[in-house]
Amino acid sequence: MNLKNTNKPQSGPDWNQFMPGIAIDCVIFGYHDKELKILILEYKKTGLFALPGGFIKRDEALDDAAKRVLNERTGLTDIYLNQFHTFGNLNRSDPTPMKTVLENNGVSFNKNHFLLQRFISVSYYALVDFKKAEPVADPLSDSCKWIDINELPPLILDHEDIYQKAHEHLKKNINREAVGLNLLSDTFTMAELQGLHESILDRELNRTSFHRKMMLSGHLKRIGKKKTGKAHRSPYLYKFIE
Amino acid sequence: MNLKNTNKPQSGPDWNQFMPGIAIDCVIFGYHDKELKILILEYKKTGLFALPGGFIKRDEALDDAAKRVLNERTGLTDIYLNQFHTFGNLNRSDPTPMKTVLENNGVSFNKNHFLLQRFISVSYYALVDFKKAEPVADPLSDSCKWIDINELPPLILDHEDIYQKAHEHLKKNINREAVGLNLLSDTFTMAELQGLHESILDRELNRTSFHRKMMLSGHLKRIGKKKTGKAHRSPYLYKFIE
DNA sequence: AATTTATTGTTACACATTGTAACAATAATA
DNA sequence: TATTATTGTTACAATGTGTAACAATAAATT
Repeated sequence: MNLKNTNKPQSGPDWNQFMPGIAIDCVIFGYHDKELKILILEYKKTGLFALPGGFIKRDEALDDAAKRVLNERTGLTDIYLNQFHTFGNLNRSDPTPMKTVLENNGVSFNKNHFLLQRFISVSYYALVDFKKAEPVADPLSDSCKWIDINELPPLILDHEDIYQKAHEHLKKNINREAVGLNLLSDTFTMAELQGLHESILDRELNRTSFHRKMMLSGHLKRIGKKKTGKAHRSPYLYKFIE
Repeated sequence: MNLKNTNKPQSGPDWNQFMPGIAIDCVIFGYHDKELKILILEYKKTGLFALPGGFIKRDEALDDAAKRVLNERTGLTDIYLNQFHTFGNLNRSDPTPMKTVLENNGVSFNKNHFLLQRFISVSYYALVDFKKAEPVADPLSDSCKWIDINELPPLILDHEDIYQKAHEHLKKNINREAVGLNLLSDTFTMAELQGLHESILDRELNRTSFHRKMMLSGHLKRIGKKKTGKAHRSPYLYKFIE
């Protein structure tokens, strides 16, 4: 949310710099230890969890705002970013969770406070290299952490719907997007790439046909062998072309 | 735009009922005479063309606002409607076209007029039955007409980008959506259905494999023969199942 | 040093989907 | 009755995917 510390920490940033009524929410995917994860914020002293989000500056393009929000939470630039849906149901306008957050953090507010209005959320999902991202909490949050998608806590408002829809889009686009290029390290084995696809699709894939499909795609090249130290044939290391 | 006539036609509706900064634009597809068409508004006395659009009431869900906008321009309810992208580039904030529209229609305004602000556009595309729709212009427009997609005039702002992206999404989803169900009359021949698909995809399709694919899809049933009056075998009439 | 074990890479075959061509059916016309 | 144009159907080729079998190999075991 980019609540920069000022002399009056309760008052927050200059909300007037942002367009009213429009928020950006991000579902930021990472992959580690054979598990698909997303970044989740925990608001201080409330036990409330939410997707990382932010607002659009009045002179800032929508996509640039999304990039900025992502950079603020991960420290990364040049992220694979995809706008997938805009949420605008009336159940988004419940000010209760944000009131709790403000109250428990000693922020003074009236009912017209910027954060309490109805927001339409333009939502993006991002694919980032787990090893390169450095999650940063915002001033109202205790933490910004990777959470396994199978262990997500309840999220505020419609953030669970947002996550669900992001995951659906990722599944649908898995063959058009080089998900491995953005979610894996520079080099990887075929088994690692398959594990990633299986985590995203939430089902097992046939090893042989997956191997063949990936090799025929023309996006992979072999760069050597990997010593696993295990008692079996060592796998090739692969890299995405170009 | 729902500019309802009032005692002060220059002042327009109560703009304060709408969320500021967020517009809805609609690409409304119809099919007639073997041509894919969309609805285009022509602003009075300006020669400016635009996609039909509107705004979101403060207590109205986003999708409901889109349905309302569509109903206002076509008289139709229960329309196949699909949110496909939200546009927010800075090139959307050029107030010039709307200033021209207001000036040429004798509407008094200052530079803070509701219609002159920067808008983020949540865009939808719709598929409607050409025969059932009754296009209605809005108070600032001379006409709301079906225009062949191959004969579109230049559109204001980024409306051509919006149309392009809508068409791309329609192409991509042509096999998931029953496009014929929404764009054709109740009954149709296989050649008519193929013609529709060819118009959407902008390429010729193989007759035999198209026929087979449609029949195997399980979505079609035959309901009789059509007398064409032509010197050849008469085609079956088909209907979408349920 | 030979054998065993586990995983990876490759090949072969079955099956489904799609592209293509040929042919049969048929409604009106010549 | 033969011709014409279009539709419906069938056969076969080409391609993509699921499945199983087998070969390769790096380390552990004997």
